[in-house]
Amino acid sequence: MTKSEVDHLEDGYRWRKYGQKAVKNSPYPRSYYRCTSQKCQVKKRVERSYQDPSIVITTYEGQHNHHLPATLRGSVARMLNPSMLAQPSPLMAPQASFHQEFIMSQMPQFYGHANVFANSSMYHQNLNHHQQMQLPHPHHDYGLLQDMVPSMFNLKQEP
DNA sequence: CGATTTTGACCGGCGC
DNA sequence: GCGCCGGTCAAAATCG
Repeated sequence: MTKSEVDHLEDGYRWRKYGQKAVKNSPYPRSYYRCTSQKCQVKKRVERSYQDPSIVITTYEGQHNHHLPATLRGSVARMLNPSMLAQPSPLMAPQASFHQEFIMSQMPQFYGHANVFANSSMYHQNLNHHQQMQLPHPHHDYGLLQDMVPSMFNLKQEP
């Protein structure tokens, strides 16, 4: 879940939209995206929280099998701290390295808003096909994440 | 002019 | 079966 006023969050990958449906019980639509790499079939859906129009819920499905395109180097890659990639967090399942990639993809970056993570136990560990995640209790995990990436939220946009 | 978005049609699963 | 619901397709429109 990301607090943002803009619908289309830049996460470092390129996406092609392939559908949009109205969400029941919500005035906001849900959009379906696919990763634009032919090799990579990662999908994501983006919808807006129904009573908090300032919150965007992004759900990723699958794992990328290619590196981020160099296109957005100046914005996204710049704020990624290599040290957080090097040391696995206790929050993370040890073997699930791409979860960190997921975290990276959720960075608020130039939007400069707060970001909410949930702890990794909610992730289904079936790496075979589907990768689904939900946020059962967003409250507790916040501070842990801030400890893990202390400087993230102060990071500001480039000159 | 190719890549992407838009948008209604289409499809499979599920409950009745 | 039928209709709803969530997800995808694909043709047309639009973008760069």
